[in-house]
Amino acid sequence: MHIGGARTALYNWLAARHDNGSLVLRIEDTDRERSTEENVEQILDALRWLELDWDEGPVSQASRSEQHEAALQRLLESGAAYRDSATAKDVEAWKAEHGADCGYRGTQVDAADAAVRLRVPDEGETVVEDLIRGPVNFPNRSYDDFVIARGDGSVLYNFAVAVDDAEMGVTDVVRGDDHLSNTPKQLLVLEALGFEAPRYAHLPLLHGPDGRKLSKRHGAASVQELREAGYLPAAVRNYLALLGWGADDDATLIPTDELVRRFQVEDVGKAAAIFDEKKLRWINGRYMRELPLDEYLRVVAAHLGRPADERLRAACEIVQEKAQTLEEVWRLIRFLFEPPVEDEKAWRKTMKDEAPAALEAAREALAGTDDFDPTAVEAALSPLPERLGLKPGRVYQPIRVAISGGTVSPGIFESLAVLGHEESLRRIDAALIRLQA
RNA sequence: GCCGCUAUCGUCUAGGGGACUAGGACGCCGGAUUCUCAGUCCGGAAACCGGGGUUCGAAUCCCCGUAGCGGUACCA
Repeated sequence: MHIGGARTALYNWLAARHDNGSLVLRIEDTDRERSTEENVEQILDALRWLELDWDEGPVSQASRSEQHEAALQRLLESGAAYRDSATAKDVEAWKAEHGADCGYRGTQVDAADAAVRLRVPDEGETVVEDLIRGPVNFPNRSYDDFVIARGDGSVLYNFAVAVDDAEMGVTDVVRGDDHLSNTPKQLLVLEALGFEAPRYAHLPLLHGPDGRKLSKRHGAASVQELREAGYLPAAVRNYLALLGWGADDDATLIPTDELVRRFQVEDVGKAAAIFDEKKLRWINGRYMRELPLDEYLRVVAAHLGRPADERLRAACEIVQEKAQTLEEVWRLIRFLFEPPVEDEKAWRKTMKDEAPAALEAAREALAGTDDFDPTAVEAALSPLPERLGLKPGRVYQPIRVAISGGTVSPGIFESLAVLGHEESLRRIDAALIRLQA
């Protein structure tokens, strides 16, 4: 599911919850690249992850074909629609003759296999009373008598959604801006059928950092990718809500229940927004830090596909203050579960001069420690800088590189404690051997 | 081409005629803290697209430009 679609779903959900369920809304995600069934599965999956619960999920058009057929017959019988065998070329020719701002008007034919077009008036305007934009006027004259059903009888989108909305009793349609110019067509269908129109709210579109349509090359573009990147659903909800909508008191961190309380579609902005992952990262980091340790352990274990054992719990405890995403958690604690991946640059930079002496001293101090909790480790190591006449960093960094392979890790005392007595000594020994070579 | 939408720091936004010396957040830069990174705390740079109106007064209202975006299918 595209991130833009996810935001639309979120706004729908917030609006419905804000109104205590008195609104009936419909999820609509128009991803042109995918087939409908695959799309629906994917959407449901994304919505589940985002924890946006709906009584009924997206309804596929196929399941409503009877209503469509009935509505179509009605229009044909009343003369509001007619069969016309004009091709795209014919329409083009008609416009060349009548002017580019003139919509196509066809003539009725008898052929049963001709497409069905809806009659659009020449005069007047169709007005979309948009909750976000106010009234938007579209001259009827500029719209073609558009096709509502193919020659084979299957119906087209603008006809189908209009009928669906009416039949399902949809009261509010909250969807992307790309549907604004389609709305008059749906209004025209509704009017011809004598149905009442729902309220519409057209959301500004979401763009990538370059201002163009959001796509894969901008990093995450789908909910699935957000999930893989290690973001928390609650953080994603918070961030997405802020894309196009701002709380009046400038709040940035807004938990979902508060979002429900404060969000109103009317307050959504009109301008397109750009999806900026940096802010999402920051928000996500805040949510991650506020998680109780048990919960933190649970989500980390689930994301990594590892058992939530004591070691992972200990690792979580020392990394929680640092990581902004679940993926970053693994980058920071990986060395506690697997042999260190040696970063050559880190070695060159750190493992020189007094590093061997510092490591020797550290090894000795640690070897003589019975307890191996952070406090004991710190007690063993903290006298070293002064004794060796070195700045603390000159002592601790080599140890860090020795046990983790790189220059970045959680606190050194905590890291050693989680690694354990034996393994810590083993890694320091290995580093010393390598330094001698 | 035609129809339509939009325009405040790099980004998300607040602000809807005087409260604007244009506020907040992310990011960025600097400082403090620390064993690294991150975090935290302080501080800083950074915006009303352009031009005309209306008005005593315009970021705010109107018009024109410009730019971006969307629609314009027997697609959804």
